[in-house]
Amino acid sequence: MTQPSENTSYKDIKQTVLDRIRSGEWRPETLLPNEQELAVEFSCTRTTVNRALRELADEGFLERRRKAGTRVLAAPQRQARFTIPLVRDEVEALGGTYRYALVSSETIPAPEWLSARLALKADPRVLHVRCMHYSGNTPFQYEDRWIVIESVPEVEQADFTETGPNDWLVQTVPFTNVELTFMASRADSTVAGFLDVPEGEPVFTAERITWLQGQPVTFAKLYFAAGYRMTTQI
Amino acid sequence: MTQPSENTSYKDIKQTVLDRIRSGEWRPETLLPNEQELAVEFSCTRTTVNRALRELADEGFLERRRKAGTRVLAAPQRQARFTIPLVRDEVEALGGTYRYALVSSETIPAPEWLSARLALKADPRVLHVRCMHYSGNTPFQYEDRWIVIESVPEVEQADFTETGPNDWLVQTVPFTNVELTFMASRADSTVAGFLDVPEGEPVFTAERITWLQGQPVTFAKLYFAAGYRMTTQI
DNA sequence: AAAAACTTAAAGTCTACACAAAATGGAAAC
DNA sequence: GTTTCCATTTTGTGTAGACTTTAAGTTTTT
Repeated sequence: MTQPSENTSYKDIKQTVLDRIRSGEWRPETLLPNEQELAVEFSCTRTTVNRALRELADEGFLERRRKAGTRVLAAPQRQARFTIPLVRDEVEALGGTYRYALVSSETIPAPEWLSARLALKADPRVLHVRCMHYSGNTPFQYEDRWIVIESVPEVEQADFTETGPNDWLVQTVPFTNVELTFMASRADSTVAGFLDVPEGEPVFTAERITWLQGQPVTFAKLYFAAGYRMTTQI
Repeated sequence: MTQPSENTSYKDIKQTVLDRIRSGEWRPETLLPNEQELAVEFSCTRTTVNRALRELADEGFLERRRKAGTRVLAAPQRQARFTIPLVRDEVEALGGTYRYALVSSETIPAPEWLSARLALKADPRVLHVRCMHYSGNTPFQYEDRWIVIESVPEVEQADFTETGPNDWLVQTVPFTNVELTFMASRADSTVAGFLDVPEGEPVFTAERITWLQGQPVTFAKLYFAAGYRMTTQI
């Protein structure tokens, strides 16, 4: 239907392919022409077509299999990308003034549930840090964090009175694997107190487990202020 | 430090670069050698190095600027990718048997809040559909959805007694833009009834607004069963 | 100084071609 | 009929080289 005529760049091809999917010309399950044919149609090399289709597949629009070809995916395979911001950036992006406060910091043996959760052998010592993040004078996030001392020995010398453990970890531990979980939880008396909401209030909560090369580094539970919404465009 | 010697593939290069970031050899802010130099080091072409670094930049590890070069990003820029599954797939992945039930379906003028939310002009008619998704006999998700009839006229003929509106929309509307929001909300009496939880219980909730070429198509509010957790690895 | 103009380094993209790897669909063997 | 095997198609990835675009730095001009 559409006559592309002079589209050379891989971006043009991506756009045209997306347009054809949008317009319904290529519906889900449709098998696309192969790269060679598209290269002729767009008068460019197969390399360029390949890049366009590869990226569209990465973005979840197409499915590609050798020999089987490229087909349009039914929409729901699509992925949401959330950028996980630093609390400070998030507060400032919302127009607030970021403020940090340490609540407590103590070294303890890892509680049983934590050992289970992080698959810790024996019960190593952990640093339990609790702190608050404010937007102006409004509570924004209550952070309850455990750091495995064995994995980051330097943490015993760290000072969390001025900057939060997350900032410190980001600086100190260069690269990590992360498991991130979101849920709705009920504010217990502690959380309710810190976030200044009634006890029992629903609280958007994130759990974040971080590993460094397979070694568990830290478990953080982040309780967001009432009304927090996490939004993304797909 | 590391001597790669025979790494030709772009995947090997990605891996090596990640290893160097992990090991701390290349810390945040470090300027990497330019593509030409890396090509020599890895004894491959610049094209291959380019692909490796480009992908690492896409994935949020590196920042690239023409003339300025490539540098390691401080960790937190990283992105979480969630694959948003169809309810049925999600239930089945958890080992349950998916069951669907229509609760109600009626055509009404768009309520004020919905018009505002979707930026609807005038107050067009909308189809208000409520339905339940079960895992076996356990409530899994309560769905409260509004579909703008003007945008998808065929919806008036659709039958939602057997399959849910989401399945129907995915089949019918080929391509969409989506805004997805997650939050913790409090179960009101309706939601509590359907999900079989006490009133006031925290409920993990998603709002999903879908557009087709700028035209609002549907607003869905999805209430998940108690204890629902959304998890991803980064 | 400050602003404008120029140079040039680095990434961005394309061409053209080659060979590799996967997996489908059919042919052959059972 | 069923299974095994194989040819062929299609995507995946690499090489080599060219030209383009951006923007950092430098120099020149105001």
